[in-house]
Amino acid sequence: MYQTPDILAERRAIGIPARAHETLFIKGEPSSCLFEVRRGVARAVHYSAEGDRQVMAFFFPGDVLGLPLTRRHRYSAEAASDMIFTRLPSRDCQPGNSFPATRDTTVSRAIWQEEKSFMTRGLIIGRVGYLARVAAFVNYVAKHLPMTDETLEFPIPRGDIASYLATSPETICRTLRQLREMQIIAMPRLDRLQVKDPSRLAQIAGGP
Amino acid sequence: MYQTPDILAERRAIGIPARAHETLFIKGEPSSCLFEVRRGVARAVHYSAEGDRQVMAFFFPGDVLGLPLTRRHRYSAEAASDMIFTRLPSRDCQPGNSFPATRDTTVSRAIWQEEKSFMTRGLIIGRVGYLARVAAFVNYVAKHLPMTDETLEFPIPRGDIASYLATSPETICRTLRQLREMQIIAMPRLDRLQVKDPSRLAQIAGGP
DNA sequence: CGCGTAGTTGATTGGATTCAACACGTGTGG
DNA sequence: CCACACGTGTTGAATCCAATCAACTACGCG
Repeated sequence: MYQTPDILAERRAIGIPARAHETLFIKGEPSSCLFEVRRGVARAVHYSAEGDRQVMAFFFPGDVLGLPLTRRHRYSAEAASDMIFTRLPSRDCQPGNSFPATRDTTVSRAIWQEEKSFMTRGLIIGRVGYLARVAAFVNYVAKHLPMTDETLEFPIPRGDIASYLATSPETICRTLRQLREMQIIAMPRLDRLQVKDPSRLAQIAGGP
Repeated sequence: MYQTPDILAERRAIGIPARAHETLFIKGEPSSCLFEVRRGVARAVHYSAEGDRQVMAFFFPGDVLGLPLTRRHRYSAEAASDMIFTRLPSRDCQPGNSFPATRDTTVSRAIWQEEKSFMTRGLIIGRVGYLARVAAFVNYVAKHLPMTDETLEFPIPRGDIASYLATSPETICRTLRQLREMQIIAMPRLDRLQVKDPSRLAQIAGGP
């Protein structure tokens, strides 16, 4: 539907809503604008020829995705939960960012953030044992999720976690239960998370 | 030892040799120059607090690593095999590369290449079953390794492959043998690789 | 020739996958 | 308001696959 520029500007300010499962952009599309997550969680996904799906990364409030390093998007992005995001025209990348200015400018930090999101997945599934993987995952997302009343908003479906960690939803469920029984985390609701014992969590997670 | 500028210039032209295991740069160091692989294979590694090591990515001839998106290196890099590389001062990034010129310039392609190397690991270990993972790995490296006499140079130690694929060296060995027995690959020597049946290899690898 | 490292192979054990059934919440229609 | 279906999440039980430990081989180097 048609939107006047004024409404677009307002939406950019207040944010555009998206329902879970909604597509933000598709791999191969010309990348005309960036996306910044305001609320909720977005996911980068990869579809194989056989239709298998892999969740490659999650993006949290404050993260930027869809950076135009190439003319076309290099992965597809969808809303993992209900979310609010903003679009930024690509040219907003430009102001005052000549390259080796690439050091610590906003844009280079956004690029680095995006790259780090993908690196992190490798580091997390690189661990042995699913307790360690899930612990590392919880430890990771806990640092990026918004908190309300001592509790983290944790709107990521189990299936997405499973795909991200290269396991089955059953294993995710069991392992989360295990962490609950160990009193390391608590989940007052399906989409709420409390880290009770950060140091033990980090210890089980092992790595960095 | 001290090097005159002339020798440095020459080395940049002809390439600097490094033995397997040699460190190229260390995570946290100020990143003063980039590295371009000429021959051999480099690896990005991550060391955890407990001393566990993970190979996060491989870099092949033509790849550039150590891009200065931040002031300091974001991972450590080592020679996975004997190799030849060149150093490029960071300011070589500069010429004519203002940012959204980031689209398809040499530098942005290098950044994208580096990011892709890390994404690829996630996609490969995201598969289920070690036959699929190893097949995907072989399929991946085969596209990047130099060929001599119909045969690919494959100088990557088994331990590195194991760490990259989040498995044990034993499993790598067994799975490679399996691929050999299926007539999909051949390995005339430990460090040589022939892909006999690319289509079946891709089929077993599953995804893209 | 002995030593050390990297690679290979075998046998056992443990842990993850799989399949099936069940629980729960939501939305729809009677 | 209840009945029902559907999607998502959870639990249980059997199977199978990969990790582990150990022994053995191959190779390079002093």
